[in-house]
Amino acid sequence: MVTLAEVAQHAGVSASTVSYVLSGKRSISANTRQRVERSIRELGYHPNAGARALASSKSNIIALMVPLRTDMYVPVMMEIAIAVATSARAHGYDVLLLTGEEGPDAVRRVAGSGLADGMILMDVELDDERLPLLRATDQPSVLIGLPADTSGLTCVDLDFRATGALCVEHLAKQGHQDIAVIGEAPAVYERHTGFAERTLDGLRTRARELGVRLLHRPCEGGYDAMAVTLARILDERPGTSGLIVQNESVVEPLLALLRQQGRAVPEDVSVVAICPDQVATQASVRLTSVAIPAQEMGRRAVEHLVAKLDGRGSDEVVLLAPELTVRGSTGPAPSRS
Amino acid sequence: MVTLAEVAQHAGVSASTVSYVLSGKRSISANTRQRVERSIRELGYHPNAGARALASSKSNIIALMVPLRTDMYVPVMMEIAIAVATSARAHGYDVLLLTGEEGPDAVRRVAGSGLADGMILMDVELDDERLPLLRATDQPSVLIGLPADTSGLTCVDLDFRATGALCVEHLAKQGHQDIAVIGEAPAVYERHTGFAERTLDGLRTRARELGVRLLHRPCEGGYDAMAVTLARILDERPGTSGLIVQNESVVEPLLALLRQQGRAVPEDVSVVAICPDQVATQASVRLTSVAIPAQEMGRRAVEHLVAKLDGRGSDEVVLLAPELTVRGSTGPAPSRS
DNA sequence: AATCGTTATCGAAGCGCTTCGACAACCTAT
DNA sequence: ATAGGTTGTCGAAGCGCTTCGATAACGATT
Repeated sequence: MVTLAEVAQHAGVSASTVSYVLSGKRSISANTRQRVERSIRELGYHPNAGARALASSKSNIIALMVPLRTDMYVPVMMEIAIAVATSARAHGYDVLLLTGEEGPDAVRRVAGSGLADGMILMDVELDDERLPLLRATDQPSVLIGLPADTSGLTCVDLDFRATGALCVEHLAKQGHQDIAVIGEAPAVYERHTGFAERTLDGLRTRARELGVRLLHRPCEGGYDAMAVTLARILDERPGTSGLIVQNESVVEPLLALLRQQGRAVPEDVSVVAICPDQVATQASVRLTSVAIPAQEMGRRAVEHLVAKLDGRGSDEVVLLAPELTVRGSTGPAPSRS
Repeated sequence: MVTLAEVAQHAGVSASTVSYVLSGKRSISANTRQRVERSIRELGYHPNAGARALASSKSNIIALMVPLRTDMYVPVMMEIAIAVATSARAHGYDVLLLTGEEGPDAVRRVAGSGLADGMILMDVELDDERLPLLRATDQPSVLIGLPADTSGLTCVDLDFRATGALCVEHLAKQGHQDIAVIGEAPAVYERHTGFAERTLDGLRTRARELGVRLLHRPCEGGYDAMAVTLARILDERPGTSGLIVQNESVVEPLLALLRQQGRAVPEDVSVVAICPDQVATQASVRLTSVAIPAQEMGRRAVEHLVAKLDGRGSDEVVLLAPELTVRGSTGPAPSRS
């Protein structure tokens, strides 16, 4: 393994000079710089990460805590994770992957050992047990998701309240009076995951304001659960003409069921999905949808964290504005007979 | 930040003694050990990762390279990644998440900087450009997937050849004579991803041996692509009564299309899927399937890597035996009229 | 009583890097 | 010409840990 000292010797300069060439923290003559850079290339030098971390008390690593649970829509998680890894690299950081498994201890371990300079937490719950620790250790961090109390924290998330409102608005504008919401699995609500509750809040508030009737039903993933849920909805509110789906794993089953029952989309029923664009465009009907901007969320989280690590940036709640894309699954409400 | 020296002072021993308590590399009297452990607890000491890595030239980190591409089925990737992270922790390692983006350079960087002690590569292509480097740097590593030349490498993968054979066998045994394979997206084959080609090989070989006709068609994800592909298949081989699907994103569209065309599963058409169990059980028809053992693959990869890092273990190709679970989507071939 | 082997502990060196202060060498202004 | 500033380089200290002798204390062995 090539060391700084070897590079220095090869280039005929002192070790500190090489270090300054690398970091750019002091001015170096063009001549020297070139000699050093040449030696680095010729010897194939890579700074030793451990030594660097020890001397500078900076690891250049960002920890990313992903949930262990898989009742969430996994591709979104993955997309965020990859976006985080990619943007982190662009800022000179590597990413350490932590699973929720360790729970709050992971925060303690990472903060205590200097393994990472900061952390990004995904799938934050309203009353997340990791938050007190985060505040106590004042570990630089960014949350993806919104807890109940955001004081002293930086959070990035889609504005789910606005998302809910947007969906209702779109349907109401088309004349739909009876709207049903097919939500996440009951467990998601029971766990008080912020995004689900905020969506619901946005949906209900706007529905009340616009005077449309709204029925919300959680739904497990899979075809059978969807069949049961849909039957219940149509039983309870036969006049339902607008559906809002916030559970990706149920989108295709829903469309299949509607087709099977002879309900045409969008002639008889309009469907709005809250899901990644890929799901919306690949479904058997092009779905009008509000996208979940996974990449954007990952990128923004990294940017805010890096800003904090650089001493810039402050606590802040960043809510990304939802965008509704009209595709083929929504249209005017059928005239009541 | 608490240091070893502070713990030593607090416990009234030397720094090296504390170190030996931590590592267990020399015998320590019960009395001293307890005093030290108590001090560690009271002070909330966490060894500094950088210093440890520098002194011991071991980072206790495993690098995991995940593909950047997302034309593969993402949940499987995620499941493997999480399994890797979880088992790594169980062995005292953390996981560094690298995206394919950097390509071969990542191997050089990680090997050169001592950032990680070893690496796990996912989504290995038949002629992967990272392999020469891996061999050259003799970086301890494990591949998930099988390249063309496995000499000097440790690989873990599902035995896709056997998987293909198993699917054909199952259908042939039920009397199906004309079988069609709905494969991954064309890009996957063009990239010479090992698993796709090996599956195909297994399918074809066994089909020849059993004397059944086999038609293979790649298929992009999504409903429309599936519709086109299915139409072509039925046009070319109207007698097709068995379908084998190796592209998870097309499973539900396929079932919807069959339903729509009045072809009953499994009465008219039998369907075997190669997919995670979750997909098979959540589909609108319980699918007979060969599972992709994502967790198992991640776990085994870590175990082999850790064995290598401990100086045990050797180069080896581990092929996990496929298991076919019969559910409701396969049955006897309809009698030819 | 002298010797040997254990067992438990300590001190010091060193891992490869960053960073601070020092110091030449040079370039301005007076 | 001289004081004062820049600019470019070096040496040394030190980051927190591991690890290698060395040593002291103590039984067990002759």
